Amino acid sequence: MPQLNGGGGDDLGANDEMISFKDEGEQEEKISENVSAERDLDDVKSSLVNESENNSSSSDSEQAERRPLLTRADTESYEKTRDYFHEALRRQQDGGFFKSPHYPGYPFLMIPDLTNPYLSNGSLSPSARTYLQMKWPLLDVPGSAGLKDSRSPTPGHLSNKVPVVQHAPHVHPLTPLITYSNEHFSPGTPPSHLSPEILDPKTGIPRTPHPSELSPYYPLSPGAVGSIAHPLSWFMPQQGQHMYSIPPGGFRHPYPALAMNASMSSLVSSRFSPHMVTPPPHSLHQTGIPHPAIVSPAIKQEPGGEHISPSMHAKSPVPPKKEEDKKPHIKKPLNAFMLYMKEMRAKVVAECTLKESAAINQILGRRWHSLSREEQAKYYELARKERQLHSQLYPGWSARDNYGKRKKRKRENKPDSKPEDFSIRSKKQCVQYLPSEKMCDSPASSHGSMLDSPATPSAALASPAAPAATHSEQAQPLSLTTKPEGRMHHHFSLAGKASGSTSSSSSSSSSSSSASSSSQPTISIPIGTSALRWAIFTAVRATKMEFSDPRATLSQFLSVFSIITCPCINTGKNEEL
DNA sequence: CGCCCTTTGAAGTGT
DNA sequence: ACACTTCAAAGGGCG
Repeated sequence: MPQLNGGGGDDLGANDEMISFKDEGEQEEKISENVSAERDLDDVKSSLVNESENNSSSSDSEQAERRPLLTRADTESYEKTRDYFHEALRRQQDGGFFKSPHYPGYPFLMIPDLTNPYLSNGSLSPSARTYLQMKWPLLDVPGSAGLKDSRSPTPGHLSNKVPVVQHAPHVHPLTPLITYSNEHFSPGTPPSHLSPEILDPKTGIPRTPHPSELSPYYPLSPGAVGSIAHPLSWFMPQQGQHMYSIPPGGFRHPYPALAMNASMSSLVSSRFSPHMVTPPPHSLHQTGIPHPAIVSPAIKQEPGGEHISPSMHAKSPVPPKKEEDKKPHIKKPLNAFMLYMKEMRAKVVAECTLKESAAINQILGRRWHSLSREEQAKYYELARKERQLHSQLYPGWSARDNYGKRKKRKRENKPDSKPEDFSIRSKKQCVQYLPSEKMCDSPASSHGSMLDSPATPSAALASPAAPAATHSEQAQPLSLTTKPEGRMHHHFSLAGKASGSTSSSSSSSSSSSSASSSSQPTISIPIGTSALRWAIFTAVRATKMEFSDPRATLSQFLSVFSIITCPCINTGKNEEL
C-alpha cells in the first residue's frame, strides 16, 4: 500500500501509509532494472547509510502509464486474473513452459516453503526450500513437467543449489510438499464451519464434490496429481505448496468446504492442491485441519526428516501436552510483501552472494516498491485470499493470539527515539532512507507515478484489504505520492500514520519529521484527513492556478504544495541530518 | 541458543 | 480517529 494509493495497496492500507512510503530508490531501481542485485546490495550496504537516489524521472512515465490500468474496475481485474488462469491452463495443457509476462513469480509464489509457511519450524533446509520453490515441479512428479516452472527465467544456478530430493518409495512424491505434518498439528476439531461439502461456484449451493467435478483441477489420486495442473497453479504454488499445508493425511478436502466461492475454491484447490485433495491414504489426521499456520509450540525442533516424510508417520497425537501446548500456534497469514519476499528471496540471494537477510530484505523492499501496480496487485490479491482462507480456517483466531509469543523485540528505541538518539540508534534507517535531495526532489518527478492514483477503483483489486474504495478517494492525494512523497512527508510534520506503518520506518519517519519540524517551519497536516485536501485546496487557491487536466492538477499541485509546505525541497536540503 | 536486524503489511492495542 | 506495537519470513550476525 504504501505505494499507490489508488492501487491495490490503497485499499488495504490507509492512505496514510502511502505517505509513509519511503522512497528508497524506486526510481533508481527502475532506471536500472537490470542492475544486479549486487548493486542493490552495495547500495544497501554502503549506504546503509547513504543512499542517494537519482531523481530520474524515467520511472515516472512508466508508472504514469500503468496507472490507468489500475484504475479499472475490480471486475476487470478479476477478469484479468481469470484470463491469466485460462492462459496458464492453456499453456500447461500445451505442455509448454508457462511464462507469465506479468508475474513470472507467481507460479511458485506460495511454494516457497516446503514447510508450512505457517509452521514455525520449517524444517527444510534453505537450499531445499529454494530448490523446491523453484523447481519442485521437477520432483518426481511426472506430470508436473508440463508445469515446469514458469519462472524458468530463474537462473539456473538456483536450481543447482538444491540437491535432488528423493522421496521414500512409499511416500507420495508430493509429500514433501506437504509441509504440514501431524506432528505439528495439534489435534483439534475441525472448525465447525467447515463442512465436507463445497459450494458450487455458480450456484453457491453446497454440494458434495464429485470426483468428476474435481478433475481436472482436482486430481484424485496421487499419481494423477502431477499430471494435472491446477488452473491456478501458475498463480498458486505449483501443486503442492500451500501456505496452509495439510497434514500428511491431508484432509479429504483441505479445507473442506470453506464457503467457497469461485475465488476461494480456486485458492483452496490450488493451495491444498491435489495431494491434499487426494483421498487420505491412511494416516489422515482426522481431527483436524492441519494447517501450516498451526504450529505446536513444542514443535520447534528438528527440521529435518519429518518434513520430508510427514505423512508417513501419522503419529498419534502426541501425548497430552500441557494446556498451553495444546493450543496450536496459528501463524498470521502472510501479507502481500511477505508473499513477495518468499518468492523473490531465493532469486535475490542467487543474484547476489549476500546471505544476510536484513540486507536482502532491504533489497526486496526496494524491489517491492519498484513493482508495477499490477504486479503488486497480484500479491495483494493473493494476500487477501490468504487472509480470507485463514479466517475461514480459523474463525476465532486473532492476531492477538500470537502476541507475546515472540520475544520482545527491540521496540524500545522508539520511545526514546529522540532526534539525536535516533540518529545514532537507527542510523541506518534515517540515513539510508532519507536521502536528502531525493526527498525533495521533485514532487514533480514523482508525480508521474502519482498521477495514476486517481483511479481508485482498481484499488479494490490491488488491495485485498479492501477497505478500499472509500479510502481511496481520500487517500488519493496522499496516495499520489509514492515514495517521493513519503519523503515529503518528512518535511511536513506528518506525524501520524506515515510513521505508523512500520515500526522501523515509523521510527525513522517520525524522527525525521520531528527533526524537520524543529529545524524549519513546516505545516503540520494530519494525514489522511480532510486537512490535507484543505491544504491542497488552499495551495491551489493561493497560486490561483487553474487546472484543467487532472494530471496537471496533481503535478501542479504538488509543485505548489511542496513549495509552500516544504521550503527545503527546492534546496534539496536534507533537514534530517 | 536465541535474539537482532531488515523489509512491508495486517491487525492488534492504546490514547 | 489516530498513533503505536506486534507479528508474519528469512538467515547471517552476534552475545
